[in-house]
Amino acid sequence: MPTFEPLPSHLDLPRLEEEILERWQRERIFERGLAQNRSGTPFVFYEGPPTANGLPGVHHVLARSFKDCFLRYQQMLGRRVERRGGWDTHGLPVELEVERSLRIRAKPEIEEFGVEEFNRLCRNSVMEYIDEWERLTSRIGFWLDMADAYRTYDATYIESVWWSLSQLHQRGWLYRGYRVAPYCPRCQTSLSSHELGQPGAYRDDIPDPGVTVRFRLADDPKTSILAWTTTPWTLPGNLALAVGAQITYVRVRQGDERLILARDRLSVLEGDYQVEEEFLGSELVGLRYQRLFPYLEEQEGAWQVVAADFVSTDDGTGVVHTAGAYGEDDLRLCLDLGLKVRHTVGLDGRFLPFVTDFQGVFVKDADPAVMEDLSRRGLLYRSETILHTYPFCWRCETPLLYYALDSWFIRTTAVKERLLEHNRSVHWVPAHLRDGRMGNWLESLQDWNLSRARYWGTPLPIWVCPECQKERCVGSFAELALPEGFDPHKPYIDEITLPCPCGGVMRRVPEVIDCWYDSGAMPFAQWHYPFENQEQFEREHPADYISEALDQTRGWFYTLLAESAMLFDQPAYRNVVVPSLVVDERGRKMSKSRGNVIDPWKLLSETGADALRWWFYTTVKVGQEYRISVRRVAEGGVRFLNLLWNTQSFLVTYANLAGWVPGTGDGDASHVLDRWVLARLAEAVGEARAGLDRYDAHSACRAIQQLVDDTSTWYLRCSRPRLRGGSAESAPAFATLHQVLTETARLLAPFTPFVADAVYQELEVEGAGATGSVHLLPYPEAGPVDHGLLEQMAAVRRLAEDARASREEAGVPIRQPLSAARVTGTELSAELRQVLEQEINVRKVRCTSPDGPLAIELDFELTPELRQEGAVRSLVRQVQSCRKSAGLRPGQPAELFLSGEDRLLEIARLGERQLREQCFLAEVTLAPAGTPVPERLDYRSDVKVEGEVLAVGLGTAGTDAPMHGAP
RNA sequence: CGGCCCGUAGCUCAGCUGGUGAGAGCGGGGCUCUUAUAAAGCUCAGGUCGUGGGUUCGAGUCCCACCGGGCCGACCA
Repeated sequence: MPTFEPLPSHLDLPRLEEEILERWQRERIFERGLAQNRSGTPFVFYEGPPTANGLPGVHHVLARSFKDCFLRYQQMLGRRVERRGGWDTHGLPVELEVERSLRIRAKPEIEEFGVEEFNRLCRNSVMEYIDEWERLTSRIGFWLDMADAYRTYDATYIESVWWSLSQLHQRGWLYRGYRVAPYCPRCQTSLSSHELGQPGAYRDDIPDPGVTVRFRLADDPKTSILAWTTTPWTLPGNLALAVGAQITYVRVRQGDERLILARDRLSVLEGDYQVEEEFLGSELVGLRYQRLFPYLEEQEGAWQVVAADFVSTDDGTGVVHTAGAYGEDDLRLCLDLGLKVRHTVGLDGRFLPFVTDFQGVFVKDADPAVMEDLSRRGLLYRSETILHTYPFCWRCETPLLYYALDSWFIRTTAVKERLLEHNRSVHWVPAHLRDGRMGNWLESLQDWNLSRARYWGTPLPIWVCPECQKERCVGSFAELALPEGFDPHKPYIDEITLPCPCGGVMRRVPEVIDCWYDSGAMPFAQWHYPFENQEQFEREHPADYISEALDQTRGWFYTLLAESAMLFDQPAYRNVVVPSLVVDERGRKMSKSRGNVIDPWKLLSETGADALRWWFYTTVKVGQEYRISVRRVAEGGVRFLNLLWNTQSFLVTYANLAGWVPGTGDGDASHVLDRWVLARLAEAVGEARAGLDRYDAHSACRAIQQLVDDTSTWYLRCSRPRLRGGSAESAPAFATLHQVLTETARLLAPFTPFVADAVYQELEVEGAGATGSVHLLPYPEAGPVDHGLLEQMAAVRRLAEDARASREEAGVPIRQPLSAARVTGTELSAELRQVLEQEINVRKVRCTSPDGPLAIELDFELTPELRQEGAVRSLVRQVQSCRKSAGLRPGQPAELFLSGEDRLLEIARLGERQLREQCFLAEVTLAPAGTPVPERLDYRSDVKVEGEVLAVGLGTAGTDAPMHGAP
C-alpha cells in the first residue's frame, strides 16, 4: 500500500480543477470556511456589481482574481470574510439592449410601445447572462456568495436609495439646475460623461467650419470686434462677447475699418494692417455691439463685452462668442450676468419657428446658410475648415450638441474638500492613483448630473406641485403609503400623487436617476438600510477592501466615495487594488470590431484557471497592462505549476518506493540542505505575508515562485542521492521536502486555489489536524530565518556555476570526477563543502584564503582511477537512458545484457555493483563483442561509452526480485 | 493642451528606502545531468539600463529638461 496516491505522469490542469471544484461543492468547503471563522473579526469586502446583461470577459477574470486572493488570505488569517455578490441592473445599457431587440430607433417609439412592457423586458434582459456569470465566477475559483446577491432593482434597494436622496435633499445638496450637457438630438436625451467615454464616442479629425465674425460696435460701426467659432449655428443665439481682463488686445486698422482682437492672435488677420492701440481686456468691458440677428428679445445687459476667466489666446481671436444655451461656460457666464437664456433650437436639434430664416433646419445643416447670411451682410471676416475631435452618440452616431437642459444635480462640489480628505485616507494600489488619477478627478469635481430622461432606472423620488412649485423628496415607501409588493418603477410610480398643502396635487418628476448612483449606494442599500439591518451596516462600513479595474476610477470608486462622504462623512473603503487593462498580445485594446477579444473560456479550457490567475499576479506588477494570449499564459502560468507538480511527483514517487511514512524523520533536519531549504521557506513565508499585508500580490507571488524554483532546482537536485532511499538520511529528507511542499501549498492557497488544494490533499497526513482542504488551514507563520546559511549557500551556488563554466571551457563533462578544487573568498563548513563537492563532482574542495574575491579553481589532472570512475558513471547513465526508453519505471527490477570490447567490459565489471544498485538490475550478463542479445530481452540498443560501441539488451526481471530501497 | 504611467538583453518583464559580477522567463546557438523525462540545469546575448544635464564618494534606482509609447481628462468658444 503506497503512502501517497500515485500521480498521473502528465498534469492536466483543467481536468484537475474540475475535479477539485466538484470536491469543494461536495464537501461544502466554502461554507465550512465561513462557519469556521464565524466569530472572527470581520474583514469587509464590497463586490462592485457587474451589469449582467453582457457576457463576462477576461478582464472580469482579472478583477475577480484580485478580489479573491486577498479574501482567501484574510480568511486564512482567521477573519470573518463574507462576500456577498451583487448585480447592477438599471440604466441605459440595459435599455439599449432591449431597444435593439425591439428594433426601436428613437426615444418616442418607446412611449408608443409602452413603458410598462418596455421595463418588463429590461428586467428580464438584465438577468439574461446571470447563469454565465455565476458559472465563470465559480470556475475561476472566486468564492462569492451569489445565492444571496443584492440586485439594484429590488424594491428594498430602491427604497434605501430614496432614503439617501432625501437626506441629500434635506441638506440642500439635491437641486434642479439648468445646465449644458452633451445631448443627442435623435435619442433626445443628454448623455452621461460615462457614455462619452465609450469607445468611438470621440472621433478625431472631424471637419467643421471655423468662422471669424465681425461684431460691429454699437457706437462706432466702422470698428468691429472679431470673434471665432466652430459652430456658426449658435450665432443666432449670441448674447455676449467675452474677453480676458488681463489679456492684451489691440485695435488695428485695415483698409477703412478697425478691428479689435487679442495681440497674440494677430496672425488670424488677412492682409496688411496697422496696430493703432494696445489695451487690456478690462478696458473693453461694457462696450456695446450690434447683435448679429434680430430673433432674441432685447434685454438689459445683452450684447455687451464682458470679462470671463475661461478666455484664452490659444486659438480664435481671444474673444469668445457666447451663446447662452450651447456651451457650459457660456451658460454659466450668462446666468452670472443675469441674462435670460432662451433656446433658438428645439429638442429635435432644429431651429425653432421664431428663428424665421432657418426655422426647421437641423443645426449642423444650417451652418452654411448662417455663414452665407453673414457674408452677405459683410459680417463674415474669414472662414475656413478645421479638423478637430468631436463627440458623437455612441449608439446612433449622431453628432452631439452641447445643449442647456433642466436636470437634477447632486451638489458634490459642496463636499469637495471632504472627498479629497477621505480619498487621502485610502490605501491605493498602485499608490500613484490616489493623488494622480483619482486626486485630479476630485480636484476638478463638478456637480453630479443625476437625472436621466429615461425609463428603466430608480425613479427620482421628487414630487412637485404644479400650482405652487413646492417640491418634496420622498425618503420611504411609507410616505406614499405604497401597498405591499408595489413595484416602484415607472410607469407605476408615476400614478402616485401627493396632496400639496396649497391644495394642489403633487406629481412625480418624470426622470429616473443615473444608475451609477445605484452602485455607489450598495454599502447601505444592499442591507435595506436604514429600514433594516442598521447594526450590520454600521459594522460593515467602510469596507476593508475593494478591487475593480482602472476604468472604475471615475465610476464606482468615485460614486462609493461621494455617497459615503455626503451621507456618513466617511470613506467607503480603506484599501483598493486597481489592476490595469487587459490588452491583446501586441498591446492593442480588445474590441469586437478588431476581432482580438479573447474568450475567457478558451483560456480556462486550455490553460486552466490557476495558470491564468498566476499569470495575472506575476506577469506584471499592478498598474501595468496585461498583454494576454494563450501562449503567454501557458509560458508564465502553466510552467510554474508544472514545476511545482514535478517536485511533488518526485516526492510521491520516491517516498512510495522507499516506503517512507509521514511522521518519520520529522524534526531531524540536521542536514545542511534541509536546514537551508527550511530557511528559504521561512524567508518566503515572511515575504509572502509582507506582500499580502500591503495588498501586493505580485511581490508575494514572486517570493513563492522563487521558493518553488529553489526547492526544485537546488534542494531537490542536490538531495537526489538521499531521497533515492536506502540511507539513514533519507527519512529527514523526505520529511523536509514534505514539509516544504505542504507549506508551499498553504502559501499558494490564496492565489492558485485549485493546485494548492490538490497538492495539499495529496500530501495531507490522515489523523489529527487533517482538514481535507488547504483552504481550511491558517496561513503559514514565518519562523526565524538563518540568514548566515542563506548567504553561505548563495556562495556555494555561485561557486558551482563558476566551476561548471570552467569545466565547460576545459571540455571536461561533469560526470568525470576531479580530484580537487580550491576556493577563495569564503570559508565553507565541511557540510557545505560536501554539497559543493557532490554538485561539481570533485573529490576534495579546499578553502584556502577566506579573503579576496569569491572564486574557484579546478584541478583538471586526471589519474587512471578518476578516468575509470568517469567511465563507470558514463555507462550507468547510458543504461539509465536505455531503461527510460524501454519504459521501465524507477524501482522496477530489470535484466541487463552488455556486449562489447574487452576494455568496456572491464569497466562494466568494475562498476557492476554500482550498476546493479543504481539501475535496479536483478541480472547482469557481460559478453564479448558480437555476441547476440538474448531473445527474451525486448529492448535492444547500441550506446557509445568512451567513444566505443556497446550493445545493450534490457528486459523486465521476475517480480520477485528484490527491489532496491524497499523495506 | 493638462495629469498620470511606461521606455532595462531579439521578445515579455523583475530590479524595496541610491552601494559589492545589471537579473528572470521565452526564442535562438552550444552543452550537461546516476530515469522529476512532452522535465531540469549550465553556457552564449559583449544590454549607451530612451536622450541630455544635475545631486552624490557612488544612480537603472533621486532631481530637471527633452524624445517616444500608453491611459485619462480638456479640447470650449
